[in-house]
Amino acid sequence: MPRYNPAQIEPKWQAYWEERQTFRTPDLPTSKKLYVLDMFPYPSGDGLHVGHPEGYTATDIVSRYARMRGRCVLHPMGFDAFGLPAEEHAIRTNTPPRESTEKNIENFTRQLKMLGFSYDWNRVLATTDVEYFKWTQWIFLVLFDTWFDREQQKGRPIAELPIPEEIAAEGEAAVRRYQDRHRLAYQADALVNWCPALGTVLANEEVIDGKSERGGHDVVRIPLRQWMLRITAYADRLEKDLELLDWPEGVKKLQRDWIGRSTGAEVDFFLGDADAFEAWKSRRAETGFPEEPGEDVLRVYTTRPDTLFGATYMVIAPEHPFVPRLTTSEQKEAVESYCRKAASKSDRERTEGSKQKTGVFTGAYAVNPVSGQPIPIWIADYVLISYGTGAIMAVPAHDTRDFEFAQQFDLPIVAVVDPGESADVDREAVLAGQACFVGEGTAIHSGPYDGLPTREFKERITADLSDKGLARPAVHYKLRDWLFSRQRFWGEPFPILHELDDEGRPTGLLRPVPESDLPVDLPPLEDYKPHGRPEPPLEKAPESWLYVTLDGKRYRRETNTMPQWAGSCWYYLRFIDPRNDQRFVDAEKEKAWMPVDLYVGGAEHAVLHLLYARFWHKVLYDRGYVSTPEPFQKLVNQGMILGEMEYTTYQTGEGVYVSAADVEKSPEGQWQRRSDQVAVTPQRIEPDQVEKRGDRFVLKDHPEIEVESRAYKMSKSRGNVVNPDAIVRDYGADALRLYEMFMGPLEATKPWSMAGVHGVRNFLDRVWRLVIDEGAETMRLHPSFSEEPATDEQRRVLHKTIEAVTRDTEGMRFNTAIARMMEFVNYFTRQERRPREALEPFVLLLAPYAPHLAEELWQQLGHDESLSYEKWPEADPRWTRDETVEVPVQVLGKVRARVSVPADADPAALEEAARNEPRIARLLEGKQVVKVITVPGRLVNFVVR
RNA sequence: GCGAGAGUGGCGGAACUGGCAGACGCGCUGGAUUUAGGAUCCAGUGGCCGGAAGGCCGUGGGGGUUCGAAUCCCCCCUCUCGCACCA
Repeated sequence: MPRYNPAQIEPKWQAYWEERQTFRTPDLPTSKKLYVLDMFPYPSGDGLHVGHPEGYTATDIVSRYARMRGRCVLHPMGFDAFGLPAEEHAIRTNTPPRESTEKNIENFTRQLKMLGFSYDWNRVLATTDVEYFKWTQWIFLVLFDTWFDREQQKGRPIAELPIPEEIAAEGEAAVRRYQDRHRLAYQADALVNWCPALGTVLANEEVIDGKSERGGHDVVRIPLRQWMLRITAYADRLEKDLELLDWPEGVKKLQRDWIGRSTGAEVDFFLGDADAFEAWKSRRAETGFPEEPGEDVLRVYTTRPDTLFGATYMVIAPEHPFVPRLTTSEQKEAVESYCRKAASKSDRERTEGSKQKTGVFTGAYAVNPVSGQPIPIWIADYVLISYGTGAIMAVPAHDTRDFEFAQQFDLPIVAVVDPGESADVDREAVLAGQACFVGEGTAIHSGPYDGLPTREFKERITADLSDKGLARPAVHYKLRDWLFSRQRFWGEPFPILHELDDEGRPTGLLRPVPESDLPVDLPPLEDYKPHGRPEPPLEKAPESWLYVTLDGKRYRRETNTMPQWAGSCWYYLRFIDPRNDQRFVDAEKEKAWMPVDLYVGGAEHAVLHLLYARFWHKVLYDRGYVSTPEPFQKLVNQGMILGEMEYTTYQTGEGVYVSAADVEKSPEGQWQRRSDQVAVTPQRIEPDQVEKRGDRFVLKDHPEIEVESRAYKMSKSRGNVVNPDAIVRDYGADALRLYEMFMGPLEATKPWSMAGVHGVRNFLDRVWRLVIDEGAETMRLHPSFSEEPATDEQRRVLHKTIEAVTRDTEGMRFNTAIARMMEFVNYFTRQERRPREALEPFVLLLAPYAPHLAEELWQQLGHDESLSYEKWPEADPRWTRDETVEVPVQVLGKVRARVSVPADADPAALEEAARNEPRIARLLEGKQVVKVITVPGRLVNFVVR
């Protein structure tokens, strides 16, 4: 009984591909290249999730299709294997994280191979491979060796950094410190997010609402010496070059917003007596606007220099260095208490009561440079130390935040922009200082600038104040420098040495580990437990690792490690030349394969991973190590796969049903009845207890009770996780692949459905029976199989299928491509004669989607080579066009009949045929035909009166 | 609050450039076959009225443009995902 048995044929073909190295890619492309890349997975202990094979199947189809079209395809896979879970496991079990990591990689590899992806497994790599992170460290040293030349907008070797004379005069140590301050990789005392529970510092991006993204633990802010990467230097190019990319607009916009470029002006406000103001001004007129603000001014950044005349007070961040100096003795206590509170508050708490602004007066005043008026300086946490200059001029009439603050503390509000008459602005209230207007308008109360429109005003005043040395045009970014060190064990060690003096104390001077000494491997540790202090676990490393002597000098190794992002910043380059021990990638191979033509992965990496990788790539580009300005030409985000659809009812403690529409979440996160806040419990019910009434679902037994119906994200806690191993066991890998592609568009979020898996498995069974005689004792072709030529009708079906499947595969519309193949099978299953001429091309069309089944059928059809490099079938236009078409005939836009006409019938013939159709003739009788619309091959429409 | 995306049968989803709404799959109904099957094959399946022929309604809601709108424009509603005082 030769039934379709994926459990048998799938391992068979996987072994075949592996033994014959079917998907081994040459070092250099032998025909037009195509680089198809998946976002490589983190090998967690849970194994593959059904979300992984979604993107992986899509790229596999593209790769297999491209090979059959004669392209030379690079399609690799690897593992992003550094990271917290492995380290936490190490701490729990006191085993080296490498052990569990390697076990997980093995499991992932098994699962990936079981799905039949056509990766070149010779190129597999893990970011934790010592031979891999050797080059991650090497790239770090490139960053360390690079400074950013603003004039050329380009990263250059640190040796080319011009040294100011006064620095050079101070000697070599001063020069080295000066260079260190300009490197793309530099150290800084940063206010960091220290997470005591995880025992590490987290990047801003890893802190969500004041809690750690992983685990949801509390995070506090403490200052600590950190490695930073100067990604802000590249902000402009990272933004501009998005234009070059074939990426979803949404992702580009996310990146643009993240970079957050804004233009405006930096303005200095004089700190001192109003009498000294004029003297200061004339000094400034001579010296111009200084690079660094002195102690006698408060420098602010504003995007609305046109509202300077309306600046009635100033605000500085609680962390601003001027706080102690500006605070008067009367205000000292209040200020100190306020700043203490602000420091202890997480970002979450700061933003929580965002309606309620808090702040405290310093007691000091600054002089408004345009009006000469003294205005008070306040401290408030709505001003962030990390953006702009950490200080603002407050214009309450034209900035919502300033307006709220001014109302809270009764500060003057002076309107300086007349919004004009408009339906949605209360002009009177704005002019009276009772409402806030943030739009553009016409200047008022602005001295010589009165009457200017906002835009012109901005330019004029910026230029005027620049001439007087009071301001300068400025560009700022929301993007911050990248906090690049972690206080963890399981990451790449920094290849950096700290120089020690004779007493063994650090001198503050740095030295990169010589390239010949790379890699710096991780030392073995006695235990992996965090010691609860913010210092890294590598502090516990053996002295033999920790201390190094080079050229007679003693050094201590850097003990921070790199964040997980590091390894994924350049893996796409290493895949091109994974075993090279001389270079991170061979230049010729890099040039031949880059850029990545198609990159598919989850939308969760839309900003960080992609931005970081682009940044590294640009540095490598500037330094001449790679040939393209951007790494990933085309990007596609696969949508999330949700769990199976769930129906939920809510009941009170007494068992009374509550309609889903009447249920809300309490502030504490509990479900409750909206009307009286009585607690209710959600309960999942079976679909057969539910029916549809109108546009909602209700309980069959209680139709007045509305049921909630939706699909949830898969999670262990909800228990709706689908395991790919189980699907492959029960339905086969081809069924899993096909189902994930058939669910809907690749980019869409879609719910899982076991019934749907069953459906595609059914299709694969039908494909099998189309070719194979299932009823026979031994394996043989179906009795309907024929060597005779196909009929004209069969050819039309075949060639239309080829045309549609080709078009849809090209456009990555895999769901509709599969639908077309199903139609083919439905048609040919009904055929008494199934000619080879039709079956063979069909098997080739199916091959990228269900490669195991296709290979098996191909073999049964008498071929002894894999079909992986067979020529993709071509649609013959003679058979894709019908000779006659059925065209709908409308009267007043409603379809009333259909007529069969030659496909190339001209409008007159079409109209003629339509008028002759008996039903239409009857409808037109006695009516006046005002107009006839004919679209050849599509329709006829009579407009009658 | 701001931004992006999406609302089409019982369900997942199709529909080229404005031109037959519901391809394909699931489910359901009926039939054939079978010792039996949750297997296979065939047919039907948006709603309402009707015996039928046929008619009317129908792509979240309301308006508009057009001979013709799921598709274009305006207003509103709902859901999902981002962002969260960035001066």
